[in-house]
Amino acid sequence: MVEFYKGHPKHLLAVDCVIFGYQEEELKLLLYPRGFEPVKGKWSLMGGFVQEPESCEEAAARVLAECTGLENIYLEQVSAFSDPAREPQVRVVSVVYYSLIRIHEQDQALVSSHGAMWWPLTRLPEVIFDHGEMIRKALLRLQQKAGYSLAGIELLPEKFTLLQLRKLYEAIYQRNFDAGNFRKKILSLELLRKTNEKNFSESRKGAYYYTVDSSLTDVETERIVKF
Amino acid sequence: MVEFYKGHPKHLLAVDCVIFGYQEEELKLLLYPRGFEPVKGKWSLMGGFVQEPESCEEAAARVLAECTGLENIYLEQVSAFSDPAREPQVRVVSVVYYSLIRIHEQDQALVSSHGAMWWPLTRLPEVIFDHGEMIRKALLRLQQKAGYSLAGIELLPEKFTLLQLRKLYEAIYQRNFDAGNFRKKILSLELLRKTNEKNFSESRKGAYYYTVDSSLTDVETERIVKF
DNA sequence: ACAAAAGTGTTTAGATTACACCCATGA
DNA sequence: TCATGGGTGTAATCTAAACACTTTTGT
Repeated sequence: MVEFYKGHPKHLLAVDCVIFGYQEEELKLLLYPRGFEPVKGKWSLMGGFVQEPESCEEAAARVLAECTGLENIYLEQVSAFSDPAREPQVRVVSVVYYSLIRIHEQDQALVSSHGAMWWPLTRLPEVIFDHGEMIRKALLRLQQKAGYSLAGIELLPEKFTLLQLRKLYEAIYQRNFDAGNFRKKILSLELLRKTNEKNFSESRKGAYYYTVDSSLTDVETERIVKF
Repeated sequence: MVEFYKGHPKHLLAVDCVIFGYQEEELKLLLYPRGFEPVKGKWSLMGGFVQEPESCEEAAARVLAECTGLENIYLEQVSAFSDPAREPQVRVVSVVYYSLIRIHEQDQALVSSHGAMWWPLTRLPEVIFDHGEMIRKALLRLQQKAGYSLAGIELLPEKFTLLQLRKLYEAIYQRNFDAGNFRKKILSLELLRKTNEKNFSESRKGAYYYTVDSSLTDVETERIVKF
């Protein structure tokens, strides 16, 4: 090792994942019963230690694959949590990510084998350590991001109706939007492409399915949307 | 140590500080010539290793105090950088903060003793490793924050004119604002208190000094401002 | 016929923008 | 008196928000 780097302390480095899903018009979080002491059995974010040859983001993706069976999941760094006293007895610095997954795509058996459960955001159980704060910050970030992009779209199927999109935004922001105004605002962004297919399961009249216009770059999809 | 934590790799953990200042109507960055190999002598953000009993934020505050002589500096976490290859030869995970300081309050002798220099944001030298990316992200964060709060105010003296505030915002956003509209918008937030004192050095007529109304809480100072 | 969502249109209130204009004063 | 910033006012434009209304169709 290079001279200067010697003599500095090394730290346990972890990632914790705030895993968002969307089901039954509710935003949900995937939590796990902690498998070891201390506070074994209490509800916790899914986490893991960062290995020598991987970045935090890679570690988060690995953890997500291990517990949901999904690859290429939308991931966004929230913050590093580094209070020396954030866990009792041992010092672990944790980098928190939030991820958006489609619940119906998860590996059901794998998820249950960990004892994991989806909890509605509005009725979360008590969680360990500073995980409550992590969740709070992650939700804020998701809300911010959804305010100037279609970030939340990763929670919906490929094709979705404007009703489904509005209900998603209502779940993310925990408030209601006027149906007419929402439609006009979203469509004015010209980020969605109308398909020829209709969904008849949620209305008599039937609503067209839309998809994200994939011809647009990320930059373009980040046009300002204020909610 | 608790059983479960054994056997996981430990990492060198550093903080790097993007130090913003404001001088001569320009946003500036404090950079240091790196004092050791590799890339000794090249321009770098000021950084340091996180010690055993301190959080990353405390480490950043310590580093800032060591190199500018200032305590209680405004600090905000930007992101963790953890690509295993971000530094050659050795793996260091770095948590980046940005800070806002009043250049005239710095310990001049201390700063020069490190060989540090203030660089205009628009004319930065080449910097080492991923520090360019760190700077880019930090500026974006500062711009975002200044958009819904008076964040940047920490770069100005206690008392400032609306001209000075506008020039600051122009430096942060790298664009111009209409003088009349800027004044009306800022004052409509009711976050500033007019003093009885006038500054005559920048105009014939003289402009009143303003201060941040300290009776307001942080929450209140974060009223939406869109720029 | 009715309920419920789809989809469109209208009206109002506020905010943003560009820009005109007077004031004060040192050079 | 002229240039410069201080400070105020106004009209044009854009956006958000509230809400009325028509369409469609299974029950």
